[in-house]
Amino acid sequence: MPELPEVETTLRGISAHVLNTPITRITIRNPKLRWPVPDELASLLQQQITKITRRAKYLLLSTDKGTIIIHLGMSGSLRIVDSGTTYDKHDHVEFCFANGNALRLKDPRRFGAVLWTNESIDEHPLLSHLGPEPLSDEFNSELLFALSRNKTVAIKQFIMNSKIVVGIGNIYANEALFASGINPKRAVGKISKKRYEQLCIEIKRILEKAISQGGTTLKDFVGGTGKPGYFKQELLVYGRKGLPCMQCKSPLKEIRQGNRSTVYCTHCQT
DNA sequence: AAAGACACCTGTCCGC
DNA sequence: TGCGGACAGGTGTCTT
Repeated sequence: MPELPEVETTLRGISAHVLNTPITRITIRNPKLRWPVPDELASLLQQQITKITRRAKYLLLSTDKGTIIIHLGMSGSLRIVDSGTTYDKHDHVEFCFANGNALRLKDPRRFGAVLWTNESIDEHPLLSHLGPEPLSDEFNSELLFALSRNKTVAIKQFIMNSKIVVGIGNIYANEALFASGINPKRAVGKISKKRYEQLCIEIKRILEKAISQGGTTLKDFVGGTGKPGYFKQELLVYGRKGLPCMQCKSPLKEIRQGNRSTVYCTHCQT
């Protein structure tokens, strides 16, 4: 589920419900996530979450005694429920708060993670080698152009590489390349500055649009039944293999790159 | 050094 | 309707 817009939407949806209220209980129902959920989380009892930020797709919940790092993996979601609400089969970790709210991580595939660190967050091994945020000014065509000279890697894998830029998952890589008219297989060293300018514009535009739409379903993060918003109706290539291109009507092609599906238009993307 | 394969896990969908 | 197999929004790590 979670691409960057959903992680950002999650951050916005949960913040008000868990900030500045003491953590009264931490329940680890299943510690077997991507990495074992550390027992040291217990040191956060009675601490308050003072701020929540996001770096790439990691959510960072700050307290005076360290930071909780949460990643949603492929199938994870965070939800606010009343403390005491019946658990779902896949609710693995729960933080209860003095205000009566509980923050629950549900993750059927368990590719997600809940970690804790005491140290400077930028020095954490998972975060220290990450490229810039896609919505920051630091992510721009000059950067992509400079990093791509004399390289042969395919553009799709390049923009999905978190050392180059973070937060661009499979859906938005496909969509941004279609919007930019760039063939996903094109070698990065053979892409002009001009085309990188367009690509950066489209990446930012699409991510921002998705975030703004996610924002319309914030209420769904509270309570038991809602699902995070999705934007299937906005997607022009992802999941549309064989269907007509929205621009030229020729059937979209699917290939695999780095074990991920790529859908594109052989006419419009060159 | 860089590219590719693989690992982690459950749920869902498709074809027979 | 049932069943096996492919595949899924991520990403760190191991192998070429």
